[in-house]
Amino acid sequence: MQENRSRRSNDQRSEATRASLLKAARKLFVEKSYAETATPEIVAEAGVTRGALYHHFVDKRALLAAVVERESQSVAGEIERAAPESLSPRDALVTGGEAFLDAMNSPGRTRLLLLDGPSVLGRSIMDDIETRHANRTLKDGLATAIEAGVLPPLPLEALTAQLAAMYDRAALAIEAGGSADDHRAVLKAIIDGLVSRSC
Amino acid sequence: MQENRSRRSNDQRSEATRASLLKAARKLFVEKSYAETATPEIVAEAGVTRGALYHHFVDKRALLAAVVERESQSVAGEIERAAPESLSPRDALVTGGEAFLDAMNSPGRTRLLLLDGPSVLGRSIMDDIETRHANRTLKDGLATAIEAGVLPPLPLEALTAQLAAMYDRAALAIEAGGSADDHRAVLKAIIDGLVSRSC
DNA sequence: TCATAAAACATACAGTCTGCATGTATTGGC
DNA sequence: GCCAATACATGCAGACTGTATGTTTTATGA
Repeated sequence: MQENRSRRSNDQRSEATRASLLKAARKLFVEKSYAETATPEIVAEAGVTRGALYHHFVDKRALLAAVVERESQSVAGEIERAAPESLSPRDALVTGGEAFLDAMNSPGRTRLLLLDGPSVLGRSIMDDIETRHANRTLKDGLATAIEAGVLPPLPLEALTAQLAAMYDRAALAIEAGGSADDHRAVLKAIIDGLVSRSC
Repeated sequence: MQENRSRRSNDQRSEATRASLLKAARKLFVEKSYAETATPEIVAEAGVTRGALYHHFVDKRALLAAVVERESQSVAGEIERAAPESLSPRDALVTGGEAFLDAMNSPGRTRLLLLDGPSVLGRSIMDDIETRHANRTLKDGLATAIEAGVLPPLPLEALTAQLAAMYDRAALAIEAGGSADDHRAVLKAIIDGLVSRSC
């Protein structure tokens, strides 16, 4: 029965400890923030030693980057699943936005993606990560909407960044106890305001 | 000539070292971020010892909070100076927004107010600080605009938070090399979209 | 299949940092 | 001018990060 551990390929070993480290790190980063989580805690939770951590990740920040990357990927997946290509451009935007707020409701995501990520990794790295995942779906949706004439021809990068920022803040505010209805109403009003301007 | 230092009241002493610590901390927090700035560096820059620091501030975070508070106050002051009461509600909003972007262009403010502040102090404390200063001017402007019928009657808290988030992200993006014109255009389009909806 | 190389880890250590406890000097009040 | 209080300085304990070095497990080729 110990065969599983006593005889594995290097790839299997690596993958198992990497996964264990990511899981433990995510849990603690979410519970106590990145800064207040020490590497000895992480490896204890993961059941390995600090040697393994620094073998797989160049430093603690790289571990956070890996956690954030995976989280952003999960969020993007949930959004794409909720807002398929078949929808109209406008409905895809609205539905995608709802899906984003739902996804960010999952505990810890706001801290990872909106607080510690930007502060520790910097906006530049966060932009890279988000462009690979969650923000890509928004940007594509906006581009489609502009081409379809549903939105006025605004600069795509800036429009994506600012709408994303609104959704980010809404997610933070809702988690902090703000009214989800209020925030959704404002988001809807702003999108409708843009849409009506294109007529 | 040494009279200035050899014979001062306690209030003067305290105020001088507090100011010196705040100035040094701001400089280093901006240059290297909060996390990478050590208290020995700060006190060396300020010309005092760590004893003085921990006499005036309960811990390193409290020092950051004081720096952030002062910075937010400065930003609010610049905005209010640029967008006086005499303007029409809509012009006050637009002008105030421009003034905000200009103010945030001052080096380090994005890092202090938009990155390290939220991450280290938390959204809750940051909201308290911003409500006392910069965000108050925006909220007042929005309330006035809604009362005047220039904006539709949206929930004030949520509207303020989300518009502030947009301006925040615009400031970050511009500092990161993004096109200021693009971001201003998007901001203007979104505000105009809201205004036109109220007709 | 055996020896050697190369991963994948484990352990030990050096340097640094934070917060506190204790000590000293300067100022305020009577 | 003396005592208290405030302002600051110094020294110390505990903890943490990253690295260097040691050990074990897997891969490889003859």
